[in-house]
Amino acid sequence: MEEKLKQHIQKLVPLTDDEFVEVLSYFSFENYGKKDFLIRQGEKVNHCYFIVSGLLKLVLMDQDGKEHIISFAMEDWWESDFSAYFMQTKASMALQTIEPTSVYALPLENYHALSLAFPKMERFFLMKSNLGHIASQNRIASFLTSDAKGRYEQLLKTYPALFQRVPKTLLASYLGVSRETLSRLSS
Amino acid sequence: MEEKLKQHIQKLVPLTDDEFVEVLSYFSFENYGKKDFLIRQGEKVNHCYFIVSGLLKLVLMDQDGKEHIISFAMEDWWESDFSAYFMQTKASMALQTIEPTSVYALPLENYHALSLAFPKMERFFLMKSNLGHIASQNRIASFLTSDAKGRYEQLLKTYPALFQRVPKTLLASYLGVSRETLSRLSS
DNA sequence: TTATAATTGTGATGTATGTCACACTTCAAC
DNA sequence: GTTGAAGTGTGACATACATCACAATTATAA
Repeated sequence: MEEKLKQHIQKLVPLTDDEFVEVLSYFSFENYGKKDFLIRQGEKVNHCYFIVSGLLKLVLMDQDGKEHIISFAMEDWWESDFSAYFMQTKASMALQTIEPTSVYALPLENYHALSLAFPKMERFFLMKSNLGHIASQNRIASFLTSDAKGRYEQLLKTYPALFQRVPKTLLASYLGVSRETLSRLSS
Repeated sequence: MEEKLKQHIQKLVPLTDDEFVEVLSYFSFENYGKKDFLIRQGEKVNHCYFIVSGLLKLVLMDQDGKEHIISFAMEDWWESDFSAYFMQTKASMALQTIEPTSVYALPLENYHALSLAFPKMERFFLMKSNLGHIASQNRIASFLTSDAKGRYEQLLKTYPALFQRVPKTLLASYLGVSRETLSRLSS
């Protein structure tokens, strides 16, 4: 499973085997079952996560107790409540598994230490952050330019596998439509 | 006007006067009038911009020729089509002034050179990127959790000045509602 | 100033989507 | 297997919002 992280990093910055062994030592490997919480709304956020396998949701609960999915997180993705992680505040969102999941967890202290020890890792994180920012802007664009049907079709095209892996209720919550409307869109 | 950029950077990373003078040499200062384009959809994106004064919009045009505002950009903000800038692809969005605007422009080569010469500037850009990512996620959250009225009120609370500075049509395009609906919300 | 364009408000009407209700199926635990 | 929970589809109805139309006001430029 180390290979996964290694190859993921090497896609963006070169890294010798020895370097990677040391980089890896900043992380801890963790396993989670189904419906486990990696982050709970309101609690402190100590880690960001690289997902080796599995599937998670980053969810925001509103005042009415309704869940809204900010993002799904799958293999090869980095996820956390980054605002709470970097600013050391309480989580405004929860990060919860949908399927059993394995991750490499990086505490904030180690994030900083790693960036100091390996400038190329800082560059790596910068590129990842940029890509995340861009992905979020695309999602904003989809809300502005498309109606429910359009967003549904985009999602279907981009992540067809999701429709097998997760209940429609969650897809609806991600798309920002009701379960019933989603059901009608797909029929 | 150099002071503006200096203080902005110093908020996140320490910088001596001498260092700043050298950092500044990577930028070029530019002035724009009203409705000028800094980036045109479909063209190459050579710079990202630090906005000293003025106001701009980052806009996406859809197939029907309708404009959608991904973001306003004001004093002390960094803006560009970051996807096109970093990946050296054609712009998918336009960046256009709403008011006369002064910026410091940073070509991509200089961005890389600056990051190499000043590791603290790379750290600065990383923090900025993180903050941008977080801001975008908040915007996504507002689409998921709020209706037009809720988003309108949030915007009014966060940027009351905007309601004086820009035509309602643009605010509507940012909020993702029609001009008419926005007009009804505010009365 | 005068003319022209840009901006704004508001009514009438259509449509997309939400909400509530209920039945049916699939899945998980014991 | 049996049982309860979770997931799904669909009708009836309510509502938020878009669209079209038009008038009135306010900027902008010649």
